[in-house]
Amino acid sequence: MQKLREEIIQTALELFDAQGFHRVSVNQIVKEAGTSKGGFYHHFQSKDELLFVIHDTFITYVLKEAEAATETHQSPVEQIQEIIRSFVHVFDLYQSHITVFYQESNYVDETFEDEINRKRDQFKDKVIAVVKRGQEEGEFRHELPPEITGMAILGMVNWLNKWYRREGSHTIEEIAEVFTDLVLHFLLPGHEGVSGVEQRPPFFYGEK
Amino acid sequence: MQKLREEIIQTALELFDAQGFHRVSVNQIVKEAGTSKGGFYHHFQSKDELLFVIHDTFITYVLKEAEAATETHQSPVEQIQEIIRSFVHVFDLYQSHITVFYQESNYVDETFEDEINRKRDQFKDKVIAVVKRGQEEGEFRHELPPEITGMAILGMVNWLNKWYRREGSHTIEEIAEVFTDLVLHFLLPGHEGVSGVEQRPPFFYGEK
DNA sequence: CTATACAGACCAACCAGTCGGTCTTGGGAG
DNA sequence: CTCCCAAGACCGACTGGTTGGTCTGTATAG
Repeated sequence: MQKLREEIIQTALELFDAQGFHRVSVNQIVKEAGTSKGGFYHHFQSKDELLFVIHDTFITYVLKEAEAATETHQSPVEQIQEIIRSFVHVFDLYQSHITVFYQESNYVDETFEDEINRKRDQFKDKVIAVVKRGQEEGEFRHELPPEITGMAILGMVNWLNKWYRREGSHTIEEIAEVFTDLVLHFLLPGHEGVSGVEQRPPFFYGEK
Repeated sequence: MQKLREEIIQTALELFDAQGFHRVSVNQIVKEAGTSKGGFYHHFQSKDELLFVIHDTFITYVLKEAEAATETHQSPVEQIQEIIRSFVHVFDLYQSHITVFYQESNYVDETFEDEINRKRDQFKDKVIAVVKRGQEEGEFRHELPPEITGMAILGMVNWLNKWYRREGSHTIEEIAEVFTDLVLHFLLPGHEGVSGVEQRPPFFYGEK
């Protein structure tokens, strides 16, 4: 029976979301979930494993979405649009997971750390790869360093977890629209004028 | 004498940075700092107050920098450039403060919460205000919602705390350059072509 | 009948904070 | 310049409470 397991995860999610992992005790969780210490430790090795499971469900989902986005779309422009769109929407779907994920990721036990980091890096690399490919195919501005640009995109979206609230004055769709607009504005060359000749000489960041 | 107080803060900073606030005990701090419980509680009301002090030093500095930036520069373009530049550099100067700030901000005691949030909001509002003013003066694209745009900028920079390392392959100056470039690219209108007539009809996000 | 699912009393470890006491310092009286 | 003493600086053994986790035992399903 996996029913209690799910119940525990849901309860823990709500409690962690509201009070933070460290302020919630196992006793609190089992009481709220209507079970006991025995029930808890029958399904989880430790409180740390529970934290890991929460992290893993979330990051696995995000990664799968990103993979789907790059498979169903061909051009880098469409791919980055779709990645941002689906990623932004995650912040509406997985509110509690997100809070816990961003708040407590540094406290994930060493035992599980690697798996989480692996998936997180895969996601990061995917974004950077799309930027790179866009540059190679001549669609994106070639003078941008892909890593910094990729991390800028990730930061922009990731930061949502600090300010986006479902009851807030901006819908998730609106935010997704603006974000893709912003990103495409700095990725696509837009200053070449009519002649096709660049108004500024090619410029590479970090030149000495 | 404030020497021990400073010593405690520095030691705590290093320990919190490496292990996280919740994994470091007061005993560890005082042992490492070469003092005692008595010494600690002579200078701080509680472990929570120490966390507050760390937060406050950092956010106060950032806020002061942003205020200086808007005072010494006139045009919104220069202001946003300077805010980003100085803010990005903070991530090089205050590494440990930053880690602790972003990792543990949710655990700051209620007593001190308000003060931190007040300053954090002031900073946020300052960025949004610059965007708004830039739009009013006709320099920035008027179809962007200032809040979302401002938060995008903040997220981009704030996310640095997750990936920027002094030993990394990008210098802080390079990152600052790229970030200001990205931001100006999505803030400034760049698609009007030569005639001055917009190629796309004006478009407002969130239109029903 | 047996293996899985769950119950809950129990424990050892730890931790933030206290408190009575000692040391140091600096300034005023002689 | 010296003595004194008070107040601030610091010490460290101690405590009350909490926490994650264990263990023995029971119920239930197949």
